[in-house]
Amino acid sequence: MEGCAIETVSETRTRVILHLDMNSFFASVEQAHDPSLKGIPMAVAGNPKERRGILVTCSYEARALGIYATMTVGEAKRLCSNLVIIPPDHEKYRTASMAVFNLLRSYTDLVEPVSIDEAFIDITAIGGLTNAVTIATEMQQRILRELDLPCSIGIAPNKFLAKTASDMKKPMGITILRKREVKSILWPLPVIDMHGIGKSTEKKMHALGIYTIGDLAQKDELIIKSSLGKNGLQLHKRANGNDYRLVDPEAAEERKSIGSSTTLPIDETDLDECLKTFNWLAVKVADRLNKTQLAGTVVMIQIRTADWRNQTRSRSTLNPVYKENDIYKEAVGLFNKHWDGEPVRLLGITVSNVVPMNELHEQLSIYNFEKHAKEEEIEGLLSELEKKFGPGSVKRANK
DNA sequence: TCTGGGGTCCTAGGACCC
DNA sequence: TCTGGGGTCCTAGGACCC
Repeated sequence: MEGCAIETVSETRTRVILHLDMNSFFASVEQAHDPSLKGIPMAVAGNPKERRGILVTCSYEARALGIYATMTVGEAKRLCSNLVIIPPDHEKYRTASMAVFNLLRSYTDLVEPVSIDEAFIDITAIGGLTNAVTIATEMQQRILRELDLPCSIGIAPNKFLAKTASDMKKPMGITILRKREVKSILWPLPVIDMHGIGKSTEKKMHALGIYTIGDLAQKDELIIKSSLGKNGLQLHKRANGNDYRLVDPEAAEERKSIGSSTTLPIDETDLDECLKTFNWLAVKVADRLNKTQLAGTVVMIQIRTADWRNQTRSRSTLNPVYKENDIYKEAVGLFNKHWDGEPVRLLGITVSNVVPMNELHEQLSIYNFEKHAKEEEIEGLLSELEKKFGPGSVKRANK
């Protein structure tokens, strides 16, 4: 969200923002690690036999043949029978990503990673507009030389325009987008080309008679607000080239949730198979919570049915959870309560509302200790009663 | 185009409290 | 008393992005 205080502060001065976007990142990292993959059609993709057969990304040589990300492996192979498929290795990509961000930080601290392969950099203080192209070119060349990875860079007075600019020339592009060019360059484009507008918003905009970015920019704000809410107003501002968000190096630091999901080999109706899946999903999530030293107070499951409907069910827990067993129990509890036996395509577990473990460890252990002691005490009383009145005489409430 | 897996943010209704 | 209004938390779903 764009806080008002932030907007007024940044409005007082024109900034120079870069947006750096790595080109077909996963594929490029694979090519950097194995030069024999260079210059050929190749793609990073899951295993088609496990129903995960879509391309995550592909090389420019593959794109030249009409192949693109999200295409199924089967279809891609039909277009190019000798397409080389590499399974994804996220650890490798994270390492490469960190190397890129570290290189950027050698220029300034004002580096904000947006995703694994994207960052904003505020270079106002280290060169401004006059040196922007020189700085961007040097960054791009160094990333290519030192890390063997291609990228595109956009240069603009704000984040939205920088992001738009970096998209305009790929691979290895450097594009400047000035505010005064918004009318001539952005306005003729269809609204769907705007970052933040997808199929659904496009449809709503068409209903309002908005087809181009220019239409959006010139539309009455009240009409936009009534149909598209807060989000619509923000898009309206950006269509006019206005965006006062600051580059915030800490923005991506705090993760809100950690989750894992998987598409099952077949549309599943067997409870045991679902439980088995939840078990290893819980193991995966617990493992990642442990690695990042996080714990969360909301456990959410996702059920995607065979007809592609998505359901989520969640529950807040008394204490932050991070152990495999606790996560599994919550997830299965939710599943048992809500699953009606419909064939299941995908299952997922997400733990959210996460906080660093060291921030809660003491109160957590004291809290748990007290809760545990209380439960022990109650259980003790109940089993005494049971002894007195015989087995089955005491009914315990479901938790 | 028969469609993976990781996320974030926003909205909206209901419960509950003051 | 049959009737207010504000605030916050919880849950579910949707839109979007990489």
